[in-house]
Amino acid sequence: MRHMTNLRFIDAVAREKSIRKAAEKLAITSTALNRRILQVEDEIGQPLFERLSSGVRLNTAGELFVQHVRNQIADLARVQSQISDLTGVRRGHVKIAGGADVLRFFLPELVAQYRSQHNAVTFEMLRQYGDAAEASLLSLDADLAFVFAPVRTADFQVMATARQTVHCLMSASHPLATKDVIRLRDCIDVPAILPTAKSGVRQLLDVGQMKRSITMNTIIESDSFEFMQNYLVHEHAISFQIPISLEPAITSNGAQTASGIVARPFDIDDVPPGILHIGQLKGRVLPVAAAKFLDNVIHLLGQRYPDDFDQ
Amino acid sequence: MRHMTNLRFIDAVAREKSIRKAAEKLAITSTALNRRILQVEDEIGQPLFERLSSGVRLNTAGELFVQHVRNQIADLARVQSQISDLTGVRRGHVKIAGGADVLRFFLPELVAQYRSQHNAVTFEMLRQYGDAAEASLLSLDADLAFVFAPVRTADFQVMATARQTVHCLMSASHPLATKDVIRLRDCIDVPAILPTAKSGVRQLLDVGQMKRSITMNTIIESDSFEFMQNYLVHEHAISFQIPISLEPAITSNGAQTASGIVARPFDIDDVPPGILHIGQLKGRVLPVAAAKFLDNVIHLLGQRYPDDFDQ
DNA sequence: TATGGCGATGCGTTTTTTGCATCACTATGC
DNA sequence: GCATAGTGATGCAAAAAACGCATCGCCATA
Repeated sequence: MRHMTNLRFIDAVAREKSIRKAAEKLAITSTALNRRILQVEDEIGQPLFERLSSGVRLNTAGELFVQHVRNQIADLARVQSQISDLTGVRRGHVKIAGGADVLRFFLPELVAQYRSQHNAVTFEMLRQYGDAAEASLLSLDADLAFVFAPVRTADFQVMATARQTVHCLMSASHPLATKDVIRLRDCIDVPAILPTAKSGVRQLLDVGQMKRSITMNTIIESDSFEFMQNYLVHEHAISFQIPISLEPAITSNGAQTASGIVARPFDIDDVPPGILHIGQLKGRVLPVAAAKFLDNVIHLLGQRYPDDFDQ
Repeated sequence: MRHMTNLRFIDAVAREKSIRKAAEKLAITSTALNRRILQVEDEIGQPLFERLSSGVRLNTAGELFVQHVRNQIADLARVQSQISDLTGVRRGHVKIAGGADVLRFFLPELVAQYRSQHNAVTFEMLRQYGDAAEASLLSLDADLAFVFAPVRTADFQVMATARQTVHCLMSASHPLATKDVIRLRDCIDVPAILPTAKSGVRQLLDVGQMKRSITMNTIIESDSFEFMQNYLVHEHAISFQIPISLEPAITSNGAQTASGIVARPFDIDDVPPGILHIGQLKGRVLPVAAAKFLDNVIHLLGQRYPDDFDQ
């Protein structure tokens, strides 16, 4: 949209904190970009950027203005989406922020299913944990966020939640695999592979360890579920995940993956279940595509975790 | 603001329902305007206007888009207002819709007081009753509205209310002037001058007449308070107003205007008091100037009608 | 059937935007 | 301490976009 050019340019400069860098990304010369910025500042009546020797930085007025610009951009997208929806063609672009857990199996399945019905809709998946995901909602870089413990409740509108019991992963031949429910004390001295501190699962494990005064024998920390799960094939260690990040069938008792990995739930008195929150920016009207996608998310969660689901 | 030109143009065409007429108002040629519209429609990917032989009309997509445009324009005004506010200069433009009652003494006083402190703020006063005033909020032609009975409660956010007892106006020499409180039956056969059907006072009077099965002797209907009040000098008739539309001192017992008009309250069992609602569009963040003005409105109402005021 | 009002369009002119070269300034490093 | 590499600002000519005029085709109304 032509009339948005100046606004998009300002947004870009604010992100890059440099006119020349932004100009490069926008594929124009820095002088053209510079002059557009000067023009807008002239229209506003005062500067939006501080000029530093290393680039530019938003001043207070700029902060206000850029937030407005991002709202405009997002709202235009929403309107375009609604207009496209009138013609029956569901177009649009959905931006989702979530941890590696939901990005693993849950969202791929869901997005594929959605796109099979509406192939004119495109997606953008951001791998971000809690804080960062919420910040993306605020800066309108994301339409929906999957987070475990929302912090900015004033801006975060919870649209659905799903309770996720932490599971213990191990080789089917591991001694613990005989148990139906794992107690935290069973894990003492067992080599453990823990997710990074930012992840939701790790925070739940830490709560449990604190509560029971147990320290697990951490041999590896990683932010790759792939690594953690595949490592179990080689050493009799344990790893931890929540159902949503596991291959759909694995949680049922007796089931195991092709490489012989099984999952057993923790006793919820030891490790509290995590509440996965699906939310959007409070008060925002989502583009049609994002809203419909959210409907699908809620539907699938309700179907897959009927007991642990809340809307 | 340069980047808004296309949007303002579309808004203008939507209002005028004619490209040529809008072009004239905007002081450009119809061909330039026409081409800008075509360009925007091209960018959107589908027409926003239906072409009629008598001009143009918004289609569904256009309705959506124009609402978005108006939001943009209003939000830009808000941001500019906030930015100006950073420098200490309170600039801005406040648009108010209300009936003739509030426009008479109350708002002139309030606006003058506000402007004496912030003379860079300009005002726009729209004389509109109930429905129309609410519609102006919705189309963002007004920031604040004064209405008696809000209809669209989903969009109308009440910021304050003031209870207004209907008063009876008459010459000081009128027989009814001896009473402290007027009953509706006192008014039978007395020549009465009523406000137009749209006004809040009239609706309250109609409720009272219905309840008591009394029909007043209506000799004149008018939408001019000036006319109604000044007529009383010449004939021993009665007219009706609420305190907010009366010269501030007149409601106290014994007081009268320079031309010898007095006001006496109706018995509230006969004619119910009207609740004046001051409101804004629900969910909207008002420009700084409008928000501050609203504070003043609330303050003055609370001071002048301490018992009948609610926030 | 004539007329007047409407939006659309081709074309030459005017205005705006762009890119290049360059300036002035400031950190950083040798 | 001076060279260097990075930043945003600016004068000027070329390119692009917007504009106004004249005109077309369409439709409702007289």
